[in-house]
Amino acid sequence: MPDSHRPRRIEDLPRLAGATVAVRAWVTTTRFSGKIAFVMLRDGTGYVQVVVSKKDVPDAAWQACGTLTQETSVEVVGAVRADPRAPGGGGVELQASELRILGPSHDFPITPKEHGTAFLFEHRHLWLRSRRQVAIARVRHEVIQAIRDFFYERNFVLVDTPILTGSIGEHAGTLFSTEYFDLGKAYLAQTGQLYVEAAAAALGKVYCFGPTFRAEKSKTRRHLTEFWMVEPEVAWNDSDANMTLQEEFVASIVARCLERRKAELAELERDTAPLERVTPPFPRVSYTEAVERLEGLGAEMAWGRDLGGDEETLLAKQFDRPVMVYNYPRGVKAFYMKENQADPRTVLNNDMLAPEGYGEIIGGSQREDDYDRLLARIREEGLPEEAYAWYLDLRKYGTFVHAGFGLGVERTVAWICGIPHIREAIAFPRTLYKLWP
RNA sequence: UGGGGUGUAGGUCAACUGGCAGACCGCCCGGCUGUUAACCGGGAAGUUGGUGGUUCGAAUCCACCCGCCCCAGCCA
Repeated sequence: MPDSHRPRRIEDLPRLAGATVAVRAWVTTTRFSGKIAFVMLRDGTGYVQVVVSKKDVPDAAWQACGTLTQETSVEVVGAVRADPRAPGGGGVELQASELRILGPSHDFPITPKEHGTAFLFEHRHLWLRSRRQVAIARVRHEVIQAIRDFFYERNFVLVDTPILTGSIGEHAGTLFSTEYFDLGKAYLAQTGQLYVEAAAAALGKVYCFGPTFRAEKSKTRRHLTEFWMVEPEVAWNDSDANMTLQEEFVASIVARCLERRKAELAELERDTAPLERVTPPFPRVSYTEAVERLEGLGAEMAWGRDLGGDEETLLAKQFDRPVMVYNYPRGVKAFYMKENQADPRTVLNNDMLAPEGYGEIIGGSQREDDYDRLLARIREEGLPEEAYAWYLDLRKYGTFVHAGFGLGVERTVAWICGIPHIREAIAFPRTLYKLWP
């Protein structure tokens, strides 16, 4: 095969105008007009229209062209030509000189018209090929790369925490379990936080990033049973420094997507104006202030109760960028959060609420670093003391002020993309009723 | 774990008070040398989620079962 016929990616075609190239790709749509055919191709890197004129191609190629259906895979050889009539991006199209079917495709289930979400998720493995899903996947990829770059540039060390574990993060009722040889039950991790605290004493600034599992029977647009979470943990950071890290972190992720995924956000018809405003500092509201504000807005509040979804949305609507709510009542938060010396009814934690009704994307806190107080909290919650022996050790051998948080990747992607349901933010979502494909 | 919905052609949906199973899109065949959700002509396509019941007659009414969706709670 001559060099000019080396297969090219569609994304490279705009700068190859005038050249003759080969492209391997999938057919999305075809239109015929007698002796001329228009075939739209996609290869994951972009879209290009192929123009096939009967007089310009061998008979076999013209006949093959007549049998093209949605998602047929083909190899096309043709001249790259700039043409104002070319649809899609790039401004170029291919004038075919040869066309060959590589893999036929009959009755592709997902047609260019309307479908319900149930049907689409039954065919998730094929739905991934659609323009919209490709755009979401690329934004997700950018979010993840932005996360890794943010921590790399700040000299954080990535520490991978175990997915199978014998100890327990928060509430035993929400864990998936499996048999683990002769050692009894193992649990799928629902957080890497406890481990990353140990690593912070070794490395100073660390984070873990992996899948996490919650056996909650949640059925909302904001929940998955398996999702990805990034959890930084920093030695010597207090709750205040923790919040500053969070706002810089989230702002950098959003800025990165705006800078490098404009085309994808446009494909998703995302209004980017609200995203442009996501710059530090973010508003910070104490839980107690939040309760007062919500009462002023007509909500029925009682100090000591957690904020519900509606209340979070109502509160988030008061601001034009993510808002951080800090120092919640002790009773509604986890045992490892540090008691607030200034008001012992509360703990030194915070949530970050995304704008536009997307809700909680971050939960974080300063950790209890006092051995006796942590032990008392473990007992108070009725947790198995022996399972937390190693965790208590961290307070026994040179205890240290430290804080960290967890950011939900799918919630963040859903917010940045402006998609209504979190399950589109991951290739193969796992929910209460969806274990396949 | 509660509350509310929904299930009819491959898809999205219609079908009056219980009275012949329909439309559009897609698909298949034919036509058209610049289509952009193309257009024009023709065609195929159904155990109305399942089981039982009421009735002369059930997509429609009743009971049970199954699948799915939305909301709340839990949280990222």
